[in-house]
Amino acid sequence: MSAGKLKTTSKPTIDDVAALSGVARATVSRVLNGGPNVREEVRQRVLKAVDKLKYKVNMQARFLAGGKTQVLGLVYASDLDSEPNSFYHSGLELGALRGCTEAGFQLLMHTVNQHSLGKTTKIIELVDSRRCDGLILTPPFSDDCDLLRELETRNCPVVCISPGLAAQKVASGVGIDDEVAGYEMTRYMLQLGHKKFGFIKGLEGHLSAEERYSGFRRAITEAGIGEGDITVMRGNFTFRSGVEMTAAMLNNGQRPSALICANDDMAVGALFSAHKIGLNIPQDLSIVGFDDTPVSEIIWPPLTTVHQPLKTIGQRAVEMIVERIKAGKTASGPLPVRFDVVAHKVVMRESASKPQG
Amino acid sequence: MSAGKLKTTSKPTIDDVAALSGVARATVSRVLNGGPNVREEVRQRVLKAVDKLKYKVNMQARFLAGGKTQVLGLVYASDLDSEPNSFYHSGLELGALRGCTEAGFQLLMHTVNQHSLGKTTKIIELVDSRRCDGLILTPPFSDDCDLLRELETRNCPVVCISPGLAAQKVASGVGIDDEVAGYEMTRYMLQLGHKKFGFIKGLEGHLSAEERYSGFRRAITEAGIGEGDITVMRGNFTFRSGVEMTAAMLNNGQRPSALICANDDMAVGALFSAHKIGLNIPQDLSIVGFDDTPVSEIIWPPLTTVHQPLKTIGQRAVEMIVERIKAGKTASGPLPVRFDVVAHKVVMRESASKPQG
DNA sequence: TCAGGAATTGAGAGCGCTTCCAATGGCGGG
DNA sequence: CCCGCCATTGGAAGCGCTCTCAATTCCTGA
Repeated sequence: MSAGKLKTTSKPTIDDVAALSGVARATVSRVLNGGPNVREEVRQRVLKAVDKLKYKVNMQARFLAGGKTQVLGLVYASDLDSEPNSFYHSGLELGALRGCTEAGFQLLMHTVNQHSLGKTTKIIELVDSRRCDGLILTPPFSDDCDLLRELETRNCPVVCISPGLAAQKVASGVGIDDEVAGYEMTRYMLQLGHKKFGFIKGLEGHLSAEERYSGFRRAITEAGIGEGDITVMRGNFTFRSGVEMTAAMLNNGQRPSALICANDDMAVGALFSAHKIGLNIPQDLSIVGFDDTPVSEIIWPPLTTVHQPLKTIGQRAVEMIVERIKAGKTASGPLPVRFDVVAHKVVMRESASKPQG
Repeated sequence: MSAGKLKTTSKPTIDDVAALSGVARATVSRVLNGGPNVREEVRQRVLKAVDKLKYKVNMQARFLAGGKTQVLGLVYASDLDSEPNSFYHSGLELGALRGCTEAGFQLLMHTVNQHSLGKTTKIIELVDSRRCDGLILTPPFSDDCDLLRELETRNCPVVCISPGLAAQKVASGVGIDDEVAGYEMTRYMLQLGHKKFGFIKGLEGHLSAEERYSGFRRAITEAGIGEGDITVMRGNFTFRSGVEMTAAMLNNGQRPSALICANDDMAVGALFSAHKIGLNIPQDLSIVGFDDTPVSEIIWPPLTTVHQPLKTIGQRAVEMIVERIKAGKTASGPLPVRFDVVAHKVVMRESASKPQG
């Protein structure tokens, strides 16, 4: 030890490694970062010192010096009191986590009460205070064009999960083609022979989910089904709203033979409600949803739904954002905005069948 | 601007604020951190400059200097391929997030493939590389005493979620009293009049879940039920294993009138399996679980189960760890190991009733 | 009016790492 | 044998903030 510093228990620093291996700090840094121009013999010497000291780079310091964090923020809405849409977020999160692991990034979770006043402020602070290099936004934040533009100003790479059409023009995103998904699901029900439909929409403002409804309308119109044969209600994506809207719809005199819900949670609620009043599913009523959350598979009867590959979407989002972060550091300006469509699939299970009679 | 530095587009630093308000950097720091001994007039002047410059503290730098990160790591196991136990983790995460928001911390998610070789290495690297100030461990990591001791060496505050008895001695934790929960649930079934039991255990090594089984045994023994009247199988907490174990158990000649599963996912699987072979639940078979995940409420029939307040547990874990982090910074040595028990509750729904006849 | 102590404020030394730039040493060509 | 060039290596300036310590100012009471 040349530098007569008395080391006690604190963690070894790069200087300790430099001292032990008899080179300058800069050389150790080069070895650590795979830099060029280091003699093999020296490299080995440094590596041995690293090993001996059990030295670990202090990311905190590395990033301060390098101006980055290697952290990605994943933002989702929650009131912190209501139940979250767990499957949806878990799926995305798991995918994002996988992507992060592969790219050497860390994932910082951030929930924002979507009804609070300063909701976007908190998000912006996250990037202003240099806590992450990029942001993944989930609905409904992925539809907030103002927020998106604000983030762009700070040139913070952003990728939106299932943004609506408007947001797709402002920032990059990933998701399925919800309009087509809605269309295909409806076509399927039409083919089964259904003529009277119910549709439970999701929370207003979640644009991508509204697209599902647009697809439904397109198929309905094409099939020449009259306005009198469809009943539309609005829920808020929760199980409870599915229960309530369905109860209301079924008490409403002429009942549909097919009920399409904008997500699985509401479809499960519909199932529950139908069970309560003694309906047999699917004989008396076909019920279908969207998302293919794990519950849809374990519920009885298993739910016919549109599979949305959440994990893939989450992972893809990370890949896109990492790409953007890298591009941002090279001279070649920022990458163009783009939207990646991943494949969805109508999954036929047992909650839908031909209408009775 | 006294310091004739030519500022272009880059973000303002504390020195810019200092210059603009005509005080020293240290004073700005004091104002920012609510330090004492700053004249009100000066404080206002600094605040105005902060506002004018839209200055935001660079956490990166603050933490390098302060030796902390204000980040908590939440570690959970996953193979990244298999479905996660979403409800369980989402609940904990949501609670932890709430706790973090209140305490001014951020939550870093970290999954570790529990079958990989270096599983604990990755966790230790997280703290060695100074990415977080403390760790929240979920099962099965919360039972890994070696890991716990390793972490203690680095004096990294840790709080375990539902650790087993052995781990409770090594590190602090939060959870329900699983043994009592198992006992109470079994007592309830006993009171309903059941005499023949089935029990599906969870993954081996998840000690807290094994405790549920211990409680079951205690109640069974007390009631004088013979060994011949109970059938025990081992699942792995998944829906699928619930389906399979139940199928095996019901095909096995004499069937129990009550089936207790170590978690809800398996209980839902049991429900599914029973439905498949045409059993009426609960008339033909009572099925109960543990956890009270959201599915248990929306499944048909609603599941009788033990409610475990996951969000509370997650939040409590954060509070405990923050307390420990603070204690670590004051002179008064580390806090003693302790285990916080939160209340559970048997939730009676419709999947359990008196045995038929 | 002046000493003594408390309240303020400023200077500057790091935190641990990256990175620019200059210094060193070895080698082929003239 | 000397010059110039390239591969290496070292020195030192930050990154933006916290915090200790000394300097300065402001009030007291005597």
